[in-house]
Amino acid sequence: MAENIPIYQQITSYIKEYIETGIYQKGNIIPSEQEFCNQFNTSRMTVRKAIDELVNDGYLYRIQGRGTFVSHWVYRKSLEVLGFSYHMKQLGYTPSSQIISFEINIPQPSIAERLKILPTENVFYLSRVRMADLEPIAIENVYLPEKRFPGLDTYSFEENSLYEILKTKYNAEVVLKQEKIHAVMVAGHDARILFGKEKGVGMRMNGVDFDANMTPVAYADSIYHGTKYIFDVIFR
Amino acid sequence: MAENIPIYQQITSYIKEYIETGIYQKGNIIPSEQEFCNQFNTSRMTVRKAIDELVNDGYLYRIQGRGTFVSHWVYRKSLEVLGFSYHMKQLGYTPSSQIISFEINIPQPSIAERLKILPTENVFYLSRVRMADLEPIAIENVYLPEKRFPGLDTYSFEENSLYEILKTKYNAEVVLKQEKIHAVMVAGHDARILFGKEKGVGMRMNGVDFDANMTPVAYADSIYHGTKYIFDVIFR
DNA sequence: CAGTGGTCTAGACCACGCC
DNA sequence: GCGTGGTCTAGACCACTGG
Repeated sequence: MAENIPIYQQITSYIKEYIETGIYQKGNIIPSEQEFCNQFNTSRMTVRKAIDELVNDGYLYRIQGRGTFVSHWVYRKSLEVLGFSYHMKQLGYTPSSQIISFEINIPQPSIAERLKILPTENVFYLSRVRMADLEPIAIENVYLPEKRFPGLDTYSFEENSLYEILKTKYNAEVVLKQEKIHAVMVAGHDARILFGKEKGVGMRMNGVDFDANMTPVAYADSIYHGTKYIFDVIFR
Repeated sequence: MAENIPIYQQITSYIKEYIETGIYQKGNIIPSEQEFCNQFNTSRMTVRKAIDELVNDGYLYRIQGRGTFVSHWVYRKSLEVLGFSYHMKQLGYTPSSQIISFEINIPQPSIAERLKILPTENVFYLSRVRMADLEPIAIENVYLPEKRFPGLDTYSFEENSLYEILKTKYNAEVVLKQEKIHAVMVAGHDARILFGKEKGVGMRMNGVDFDANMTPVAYADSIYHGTKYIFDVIFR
């Protein structure tokens, strides 16, 4: 029995699994809060905390006086916070990268400011072509503070997920991204890589990644192929 | 005294106001949960519910053992759920619209499906040029089920916010949007409106708006000016 | 009416950060 | 050790939807 996982997390996992396996069907009602209290032998506030979380994440919705229901739309997390590699795998593609450059630099002042470091502190600069099933999908430029990630340059980012390494090796899990997105005309070198010709339409996405303490972890500036990559976003 | 507003909502409003007026500064600690208990003469669970909400919305973050802090970045709600008019006002522009067409149609099957109505049920089709300070920013095409919004065609959408009317007149508040976003080359009629020339780069955004019961309220398909409009999005 | 979710109480013990 | 947030209890009353 001995569980150190909080009860409310056990309940959210339980309900999530039942949704994902289709035991709780889209649009259908799920057991009442009281029933979960009995099943998990816990108090109602604990059950409510579990359900609150799933409502917030968009899995469930409540109607007062009637019950709690499974959301209708196909659930999709904001996959972008989990990085390109994870995202592509979810979509069924094989992600890969081709390193354009990986070096240690003095940052541009605007980038230092976004990373909340001094302009005299070094940053890693990692530039990669991101591919799905060997087709170029995006050009990604990432800047990371050297101080926070000593020895980062000893890893290979051809196959490894940057986010995975930050999380497992440096205990820096990205939980939030603030991004600016707009359409751009891509030309020159970037266009030849992404489109194989001199011009093409792309989407520029640039912003800062934060960890749970709201400390900036990385600044990324990427250009995505306009037609091969479609963002799927949920606004609340 | 007599307040029918829940205590936890009073507390969220209180804290929000203190953040917005700068009394609680970005990155600084706010009073402990116990202090709010005393101040509002309530229990800790109620205070936590209030703070939970603000943490979820990105206003605050907590560090166990230390305290609760105001988020560093400039707070910005997913303004897109509130519609173009509201969004532009927030940014300090004067929004306006020019109606291209407003009619009742049989929907395309794909649109009927997204709105979860029968293909034989009518939809309103509203097409507008959206402007900020009289500059064309986007072309927006919206489809709404006639059954849900009888008499919608009696309103003027030159100045009025569509979302405002849905909310106040039809009790249909949009709380969630699921959108697909990608960059496109705009040409022909649309390009002449947005760019004043034959070609330009734009961002296409199309998706469904849902109310609190997760019932589809509208389907929108819009094209935004690539350089005049920059999406500012927070992913969690 | 009974059953659901919405709000709230007045405590409790634990895990963590800091001094 | 002390104060913070993290989890949890065992009740309570209210507001709403349904039959």
